[in-house]
Amino acid sequence: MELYSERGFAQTTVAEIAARAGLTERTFFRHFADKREVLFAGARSLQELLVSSVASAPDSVAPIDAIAGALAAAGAVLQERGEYAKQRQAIIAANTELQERELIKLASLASALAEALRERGVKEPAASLTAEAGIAVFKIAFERWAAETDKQDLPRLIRDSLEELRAVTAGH
Amino acid sequence: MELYSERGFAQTTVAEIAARAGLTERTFFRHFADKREVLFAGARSLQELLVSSVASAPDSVAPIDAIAGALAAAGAVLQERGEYAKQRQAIIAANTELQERELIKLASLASALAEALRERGVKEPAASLTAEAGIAVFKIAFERWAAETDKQDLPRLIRDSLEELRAVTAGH
DNA sequence: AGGGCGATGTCAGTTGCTGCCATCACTCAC
DNA sequence: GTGAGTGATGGCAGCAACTGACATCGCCCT
Repeated sequence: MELYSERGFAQTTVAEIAARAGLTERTFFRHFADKREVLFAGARSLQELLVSSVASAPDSVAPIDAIAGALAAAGAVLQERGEYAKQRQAIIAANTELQERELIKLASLASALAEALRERGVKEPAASLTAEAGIAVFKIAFERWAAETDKQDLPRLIRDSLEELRAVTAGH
Repeated sequence: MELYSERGFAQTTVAEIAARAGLTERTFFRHFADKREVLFAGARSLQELLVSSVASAPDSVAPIDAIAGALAAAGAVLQERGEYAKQRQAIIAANTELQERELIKLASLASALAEALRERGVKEPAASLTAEAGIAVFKIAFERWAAETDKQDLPRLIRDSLEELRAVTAGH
């Protein structure tokens, strides 16, 4: 992260990263599948949080609200690491390859959420659509949160965005 | 496409592609930014179709329906090239890097659609949310269409998926 | 003491991609 | 028609991201 922030992702070489960490380039690739993956190491724990949050929601909660609750919980976690999350986002925003990686991580999250919904008995077109819609809401809320300098509440932004989506899909 | 289908994307070298095309490797990279971009050469024209479709919708049409109409039109075009579109999709589905590229192309489409909505006077959280929701609907409809062996109507699938999204966001 | 075992180092090799310069065909003004 | 541009291509050298194979080292366990 230091190197990526200082001179940019593309201008940072794996050899430099390894050197600063006191390791070999070869060792770097044993810990991270590729150069980008460094910034997404925490994705798995976030996914587990989301999935378990959906799974533990009461049966009475509608699918979309189970997703919204999980996303709000994840948002709260990200907000705690506010400084780090925003710096990370700035790095990603500055590089196309990193954006690609982030998008596929989000798609993977959507798949996991859809699977969690299926285990709640949600049928198939609905499960994927709900999950994808949730991720879309999260993306936009997170963008706004990361862009704003004043401290907005991320879970609140997420819930507001979902309301906006409801209004918008209803045909306005 | 021939080479990617025969031996897979990762196992195909740019030198091989260039050789089959009767060109030099160097020349290949003058036509395509990288090895993946070959499969996404048509993305620009699709984006233009979508944007102009949204722009030309009557003012009385709700934003979400303008998006849905554009997506259905794009779906009709893809359906004409059914054979090609499905083969292409199979190649992409078999390789992670290609999925990343596809996702960022879809994100770019969403941005363009959001911009088109803004020009119709839609305000900002709504424009992006509508566009992203539309892309989500399109993604899922297209997946189903490409997976099914029997001939389903893609524009129809898109509209049905939107209805499903409406039901699902409403809280069911 | 010795025998696994996991993490690391070393090295060579492939491949994607880029910069630089030369060549060649083609056009267009003069 | 001649020469100056212009655009597409080839050739070449080089960097950096990865990968595979093998050696080494520290550590635990018997």
